[in-house]
Amino acid sequence: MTERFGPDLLRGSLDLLVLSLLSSSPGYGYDLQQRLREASGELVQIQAGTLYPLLHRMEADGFVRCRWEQSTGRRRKWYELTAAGKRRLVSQTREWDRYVACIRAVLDPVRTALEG
Amino acid sequence: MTERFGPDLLRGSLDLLVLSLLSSSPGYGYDLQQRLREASGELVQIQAGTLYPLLHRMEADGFVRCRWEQSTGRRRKWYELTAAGKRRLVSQTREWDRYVACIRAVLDPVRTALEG
DNA sequence: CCCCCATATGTTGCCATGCGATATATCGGA
DNA sequence: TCCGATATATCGCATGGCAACATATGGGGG
Repeated sequence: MTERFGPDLLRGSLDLLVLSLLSSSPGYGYDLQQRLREASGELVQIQAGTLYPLLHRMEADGFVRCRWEQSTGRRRKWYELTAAGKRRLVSQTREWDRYVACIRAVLDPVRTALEG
Repeated sequence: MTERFGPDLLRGSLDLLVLSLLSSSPGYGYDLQQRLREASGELVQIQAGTLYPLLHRMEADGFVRCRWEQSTGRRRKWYELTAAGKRRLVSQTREWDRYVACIRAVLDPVRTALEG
Protein backbone atom coordinates (compact mmCIF):
# COMPACT_ATOMS: atom_id res chain seq x y z
CA MET A 1 0.00 0.00 0.00
CA THR A 2 1.30 3.45 -0.92
CA GLU A 3 1.95 6.03 1.76
CA ARG A 4 -0.59 8.63 2.75
CA PHE A 5 -0.01 12.25 1.74
CA GLY A 6 1.46 14.66 4.27
CA PRO A 7 -0.31 17.62 5.92
CA ASP A 8 1.45 20.20 3.77
CA LEU A 9 0.09 18.72 0.58
CA LEU A 10 -3.39 18.18 1.98
CA ARG A 11 -3.55 21.76 3.15
CA GLY A 12 -3.94 22.96 -0.41
CA SER A 13 -7.04 21.02 -1.30
CA LEU A 14 -8.88 19.45 1.63
CA ASP A 15 -11.54 22.17 1.50
CA LEU A 16 -11.97 21.59 -2.19
CA LEU A 17 -12.26 17.82 -1.76
CA VAL A 18 -14.98 18.11 0.88
CA LEU A 19 -16.83 20.70 -1.18
CA SER A 20 -16.65 18.30 -4.09
CA LEU A 21 -17.98 15.33 -2.11
CA LEU A 22 -20.87 17.40 -0.79
CA SER A 23 -21.65 18.49 -4.31
CA SER A 24 -22.37 14.86 -5.27
CA SER A 25 -24.74 14.39 -2.36
CA PRO A 26 -25.26 15.63 1.21
CA GLY A 27 -23.31 13.81 3.89
CA TYR A 28 -22.34 13.78 7.54
CA GLY A 29 -18.83 13.87 8.96
CA TYR A 30 -18.07 10.21 9.40
CA ASP A 31 -19.65 9.48 6.04
CA LEU A 32 -17.51 12.08 4.27
CA GLN A 33 -14.44 10.60 5.89
CA GLN A 34 -15.24 7.17 4.40
CA ARG A 35 -16.24 8.55 1.01
CA LEU A 36 -13.01 10.51 0.70
CA ARG A 37 -10.95 7.54 1.74
CA GLU A 38 -12.63 5.40 -0.87
CA ALA A 39 -12.66 7.97 -3.67
CA SER A 40 -8.95 8.61 -3.21
CA GLY A 41 -8.01 4.95 -3.24
CA GLU A 42 -7.17 4.99 0.48
CA LEU A 43 -4.60 7.75 -0.14
CA VAL A 44 -6.42 10.60 1.59
CA GLN A 45 -7.55 9.76 5.09
CA ILE A 46 -8.86 12.92 6.66
CA GLN A 47 -8.70 12.75 10.46
CA ALA A 48 -11.65 13.51 12.72
CA GLY A 49 -9.67 16.29 14.36
CA THR A 50 -9.26 17.84 10.93
CA LEU A 51 -12.67 17.18 9.43
CA TYR A 52 -15.03 18.47 12.12
CA PRO A 53 -13.31 21.84 12.60
CA LEU A 54 -13.18 22.13 8.80
CA LEU A 55 -16.94 21.58 8.52
CA HIS A 56 -17.56 24.11 11.30
CA ARG A 57 -15.42 26.65 9.46
CA MET A 58 -17.30 26.06 6.23
CA GLU A 59 -20.59 26.52 8.00
CA ALA A 60 -19.36 29.77 9.57
CA ASP A 61 -18.33 30.90 6.09
CA GLY A 62 -21.76 30.05 4.72
CA PHE A 63 -20.56 27.39 2.28
CA VAL A 64 -22.53 24.59 3.91
CA ARG A 65 -25.69 24.32 5.97
CA CYS A 66 -26.37 21.50 8.42
CA ARG A 67 -29.18 19.84 10.35
CA TRP A 68 -29.28 17.13 13.00
CA GLU A 69 -30.83 13.81 12.11
CA GLN A 70 -31.88 11.86 15.18
CA SER A 71 -34.77 9.72 14.01
CA THR A 72 -32.98 6.93 12.15
CA GLY A 73 -30.97 5.23 14.87
CA ARG A 74 -27.78 7.22 15.20
CA ARG A 75 -27.42 10.93 15.86
CA ARG A 76 -25.97 12.45 12.71
CA LYS A 77 -25.28 15.96 11.49
CA TRP A 78 -26.03 16.21 7.79
CA TYR A 79 -24.30 18.82 5.68
CA GLU A 80 -25.23 20.15 2.27
CA LEU A 81 -23.82 22.85 0.01
CA THR A 82 -25.37 26.31 -0.04
CA ALA A 83 -25.50 28.39 -3.22
CA ALA A 84 -22.36 30.16 -2.00
CA GLY A 85 -20.79 26.75 -1.45
CA LYS A 86 -21.47 25.74 -5.02
CA ARG A 87 -19.92 28.95 -6.29
CA ARG A 88 -16.99 28.33 -3.99
CA LEU A 89 -16.54 24.83 -5.41
CA VAL A 90 -16.36 26.21 -8.92
CA SER A 91 -13.86 28.95 -8.06
CA GLN A 92 -11.72 26.64 -5.91
CA THR A 93 -11.60 24.09 -8.71
CA ARG A 94 -10.46 26.73 -11.17
CA GLU A 95 -7.86 27.94 -8.68
CA TRP A 96 -6.58 24.41 -8.21
CA ASP A 97 -6.33 23.84 -11.96
CA ARG A 98 -4.47 27.13 -12.39
CA TYR A 99 -2.12 26.16 -9.60
CA VAL A 100 -1.35 22.72 -10.95
CA ALA A 101 -0.68 24.18 -14.41
CA CYS A 102 1.59 26.80 -12.89
CA ILE A 103 3.65 24.29 -10.93
CA ARG A 104 3.89 22.09 -13.97
CA ALA A 105 5.21 25.02 -15.98
CA VAL A 106 7.99 25.54 -13.42
CA LEU A 107 8.83 21.86 -13.06
CA ASP A 108 8.64 20.74 -16.66
CA PRO A 109 11.97 22.12 -17.95
CA VAL A 110 13.82 20.35 -15.14
CA ARG A 111 11.68 17.25 -15.54
CA THR A 112 12.72 16.77 -19.16
CA ALA A 113 16.35 17.37 -18.16
CA LEU A 114 16.00 14.63 -15.55
CA GLU A 115 14.12 12.07 -17.58
CA GLY A 116 14.65 12.99 -21.23
CA MET B 1 -3.01 40.48 -13.56
CA THR B 2 -4.21 37.23 -11.99
CA GLU B 3 -4.13 36.86 -8.24
CA ARG B 4 -1.24 35.25 -6.43
CA PHE B 5 -1.75 31.84 -4.84
CA GLY B 6 -2.50 31.60 -1.13
CA PRO B 7 -0.21 30.18 1.58
CA ASP B 8 -2.18 26.95 1.89
CA LEU B 9 -1.61 26.05 -1.75
CA LEU B 10 2.04 27.10 -1.72
CA ARG B 11 2.71 24.98 1.32
CA GLY B 12 2.45 21.83 -0.73
CA SER B 13 5.16 22.61 -3.25
CA LEU B 14 7.44 25.51 -2.32
CA ASP B 15 10.22 23.14 -1.30
CA LEU B 16 9.85 21.28 -4.56
CA LEU B 17 9.93 24.49 -6.60
CA VAL B 18 13.13 25.71 -4.97
CA LEU B 19 14.72 22.29 -5.32
CA SER B 20 13.78 22.37 -8.98
CA LEU B 21 15.25 25.82 -9.57
CA LEU B 22 18.50 24.82 -7.89
CA SER B 23 18.64 21.73 -10.05
CA SER B 24 18.88 23.93 -13.16
CA SER B 25 21.75 25.94 -11.72
CA PRO B 26 23.08 27.15 -8.35
CA GLY B 27 21.57 30.38 -7.06
CA TYR B 28 21.36 32.73 -4.09
CA GLY B 29 18.23 33.77 -2.25
CA TYR B 30 17.28 36.95 -4.02
CA ASP B 31 18.10 35.33 -7.34
CA LEU B 32 15.86 32.35 -6.67
CA GLN B 33 13.07 34.72 -5.72
CA GLN B 34 13.29 36.43 -9.11
CA ARG B 35 13.69 33.17 -11.03
CA LEU B 36 10.62 31.66 -9.39
CA ARG B 37 8.59 34.80 -10.03
CA GLU B 38 9.55 34.71 -13.67
CA ALA B 39 9.21 30.96 -14.21
CA SER B 40 5.73 31.02 -12.72
CA GLY B 41 4.53 33.92 -14.83
CA GLU B 42 4.47 36.25 -11.80
CA LEU B 43 2.06 33.89 -10.03
CA VAL B 44 4.37 32.62 -7.32
CA GLN B 45 6.13 35.38 -5.43
CA ILE B 46 7.93 33.77 -2.54
CA GLN B 47 8.53 36.26 0.27
CA ALA B 48 11.93 36.88 1.84
CA GLY B 49 10.54 35.86 5.22
CA THR B 50 9.58 32.54 3.66
CA LEU B 51 12.53 31.88 1.41
CA TYR B 52 15.47 32.39 3.77
CA PRO B 53 14.16 30.15 6.56
CA LEU B 54 13.28 27.58 3.88
CA LEU B 55 16.85 27.59 2.56
CA HIS B 56 18.21 27.30 6.10
CA ARG B 57 15.95 24.32 6.72
CA MET B 58 17.07 22.66 3.51
CA GLU B 59 20.68 23.15 4.48
CA ALA B 60 20.03 21.65 7.92
CA ASP B 61 18.39 18.70 6.18
CA GLY B 62 21.42 18.26 3.93
CA PHE B 63 19.55 18.93 0.68
CA VAL B 64 21.61 21.99 -0.22
CA ARG B 65 25.08 23.26 0.54
CA CYS B 66 26.05 26.94 0.51
CA ARG B 67 29.05 29.22 0.41
CA TRP B 68 29.46 32.99 0.74
CA GLU B 69 30.57 34.94 -2.31
CA GLN B 70 32.05 38.30 -1.37
CA SER B 71 34.50 39.05 -4.15
CA THR B 72 32.18 40.20 -6.96
CA GLY B 73 30.61 43.37 -5.56
CA ARG B 74 27.72 42.24 -3.41
CA ARG B 75 27.77 39.75 -0.54
CA ARG B 76 25.84 36.72 -1.72
CA LYS B 77 25.16 33.26 -0.34
CA TRP B 78 25.19 30.72 -3.15
CA TYR B 79 23.27 27.49 -2.80
CA GLU B 80 23.60 24.26 -4.76
CA LEU B 81 21.96 20.84 -4.53
CA THR B 82 23.69 18.00 -2.74
CA ALA B 83 23.33 14.40 -3.90
CA ALA B 84 20.64 13.98 -1.24
CA GLY B 85 18.97 17.12 -2.60
CA LYS B 86 18.83 15.64 -6.10
CA ARG B 87 17.31 12.44 -4.76
CA ARG B 88 14.86 14.55 -2.80
CA LEU B 89 13.88 16.44 -5.94
CA VAL B 90 13.09 13.19 -7.72
CA SER B 91 11.03 11.76 -4.86
CA GLN B 92 9.19 15.04 -4.22
CA THR B 93 8.35 15.31 -7.91
CA ARG B 94 6.93 11.81 -7.93
CA GLU B 95 4.96 12.55 -4.77
CA TRP B 96 3.55 15.72 -6.33
CA ASP B 97 2.52 13.87 -9.49
CA ARG B 98 0.85 11.15 -7.45
CA TYR B 99 -0.98 13.77 -5.42
CA VAL B 100 -2.23 15.71 -8.42
CA ALA B 101 -3.47 12.48 -10.03
CA CYS B 102 -5.23 11.51 -6.81
CA ILE B 103 -7.01 14.85 -6.44
CA ARG B 104 -8.01 14.72 -10.07
CA ALA B 105 -9.50 11.27 -9.52
CA VAL B 106 -11.66 12.62 -6.71
CA LEU B 107 -12.66 15.82 -8.51
CA ASP B 108 -13.31 14.47 -11.99
CA PRO B 109 -16.72 12.83 -11.42
CA VAL B 110 -18.06 16.09 -10.02
CA ARG B 111 -16.27 18.10 -12.67
CA THR B 112 -18.06 16.32 -15.49
CA ALA B 113 -21.35 16.73 -13.64
CA LEU B 114 -20.69 20.48 -13.44
CA GLU B 115 -19.43 21.11 -16.94
CA GLY B 116 -20.52 18.15 -19.05
C1' DC C 1 -27.05 -9.93 29.23
C1' DC C 2 -22.73 -7.86 28.67
C1' DC C 3 -18.72 -6.55 26.34
C1' DC C 4 -16.45 -4.86 22.56
C1' DC C 5 -16.06 -2.73 18.19
C1' DA C 6 -17.74 0.36 14.76
C1' DT C 7 -20.15 4.45 14.41
C1' DA C 8 -20.50 9.39 15.39
C1' DT C 9 -19.16 14.11 16.90
C1' DG C 10 -16.42 17.04 19.36
C1' DT C 11 -12.24 19.64 21.70
C1' DT C 12 -7.44 20.51 23.09
C1' DG C 13 -2.67 21.36 22.52
C1' DC C 14 1.19 20.74 19.50
C1' DC C 15 3.76 21.88 15.60
C1' DA C 16 5.15 23.42 11.03
C1' DT C 17 5.30 27.09 7.98
C1' DG C 18 3.89 31.17 4.93
C1' DC C 19 3.71 36.01 5.68
C1' DG C 20 4.13 40.97 6.88
C1' DA C 21 7.03 43.89 9.29
C1' DT C 22 11.27 45.21 10.56
C1' DA C 23 16.40 45.53 10.66
C1' DT C 24 20.73 46.07 8.39
C1' DA C 25 24.00 46.88 4.79
C1' DT C 26 25.79 48.05 0.18
C1' DC C 27 25.81 49.38 -4.72
C1' DG C 28 24.77 52.43 -8.53
C1' DG C 29 22.54 56.04 -10.79
C1' DA C 30 20.02 60.56 -10.87
C1' DT D 1 23.62 63.16 -1.76
C1' DC D 2 19.78 60.51 -1.72
C1' DC D 3 16.86 56.96 -3.10
C1' DG D 4 15.63 52.54 -4.84
C1' DA D 5 17.20 48.00 -5.95
C1' DT D 6 19.90 44.39 -4.21
C1' DA D 7 20.77 41.10 -0.44
C1' DT D 8 20.19 38.50 3.87
C1' DA D 9 18.08 37.79 8.19
C1' DT D 10 14.76 37.45 12.14
C1' DC D 11 10.38 38.09 14.82
C1' DG D 12 5.64 37.36 15.93
C1' DC D 13 1.16 36.23 14.06
C1' DA D 14 -2.29 33.32 12.05
C1' DT D 15 -3.64 29.13 10.00
C1' DG D 16 -4.73 24.47 9.94
C1' DG D 17 -3.55 19.29 9.95
C1' DC D 18 -2.92 15.96 13.47
C1' DA D 19 -2.64 12.85 17.58
C1' DA D 20 -4.88 12.22 21.64
C1' DC D 21 -8.54 12.30 24.29
C1' DA D 22 -13.57 12.63 25.66
C1' DT D 23 -18.22 11.07 25.12
C1' DA D 24 -22.09 8.54 23.55
C1' DT D 25 -24.75 4.86 21.21
C1' DG D 26 -26.03 0.91 18.21
C1' DG D 27 -25.48 -3.90 17.09
C1' DG D 28 -23.54 -8.49 17.08
C1' DG D 29 -21.09 -12.40 19.37
C1' DG D 30 -20.08 -14.95 23.41
